[in-house]
Amino acid sequence: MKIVTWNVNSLNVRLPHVLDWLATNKPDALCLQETKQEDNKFPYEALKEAGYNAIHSGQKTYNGVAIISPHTLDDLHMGIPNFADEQKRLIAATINGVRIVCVYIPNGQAVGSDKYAYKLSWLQAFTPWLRKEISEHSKLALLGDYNIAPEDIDCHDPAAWVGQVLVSEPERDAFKALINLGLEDSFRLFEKSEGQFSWWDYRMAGFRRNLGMRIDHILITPEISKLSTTSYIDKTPRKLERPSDHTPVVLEFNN
DNA sequence: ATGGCTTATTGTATAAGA
Repeated sequence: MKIVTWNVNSLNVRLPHVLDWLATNKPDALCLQETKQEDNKFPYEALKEAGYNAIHSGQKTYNGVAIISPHTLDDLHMGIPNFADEQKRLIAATINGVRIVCVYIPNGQAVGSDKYAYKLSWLQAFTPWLRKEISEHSKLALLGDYNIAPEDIDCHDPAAWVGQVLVSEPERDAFKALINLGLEDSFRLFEKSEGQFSWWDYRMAGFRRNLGMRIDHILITPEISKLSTTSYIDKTPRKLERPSDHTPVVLEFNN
């Protein structure tokens, strides 16, 4: 089974890239973030013609998450229960017995800002819900744009970023709290080196100079970990005309 | 030098991303 996370930064703009990527890579589950469109604009038809089912939870301008799969999507879930939130950041479904949870964790803007407080409170509410999901699904994968670089090697210049948003201690503690639910950072099961990033700023020729961050992740339960065969970041779409600033992160396992 | 680019908005400058 091949599962993928990709923040597309507007599906309206990026649909051609997504369709090309699907045709070439044939994933079993593709999780998207920042679709930036309401559900009635979501391209269900174009995906169906390409052989894919999809579920979407979106809104105008901001946020929006989707799961795309050639298989049946069961037991759909959207949003964090008992957490009042207008922002569309969580969607989940079961595919071939694997619980697929797709998240767009808040960016946080700047340490100390209202958006930063929202990010931490979102994670505070999300984590116990995920604990319950894990207790009900031994095969679970949490895919998405976490907006957290968990270790210094996941940042192109850790010295310059000390204490900043995406790497601050409370954010990394929240990431560790997810790990402490029994999850593993699947990419690091296979790739230990530095300089491995999933996002590069559009400015400053960030991609060409590899000034990036690894903030898109696939955390998995041990039941998936022991079946995993490879994980990699596919930089191909980042090299296209008008790319998203993020690029797909892939995990493959025997299921 | 705290910018640089890209997206969306009943736009023509602003907000947000990370």
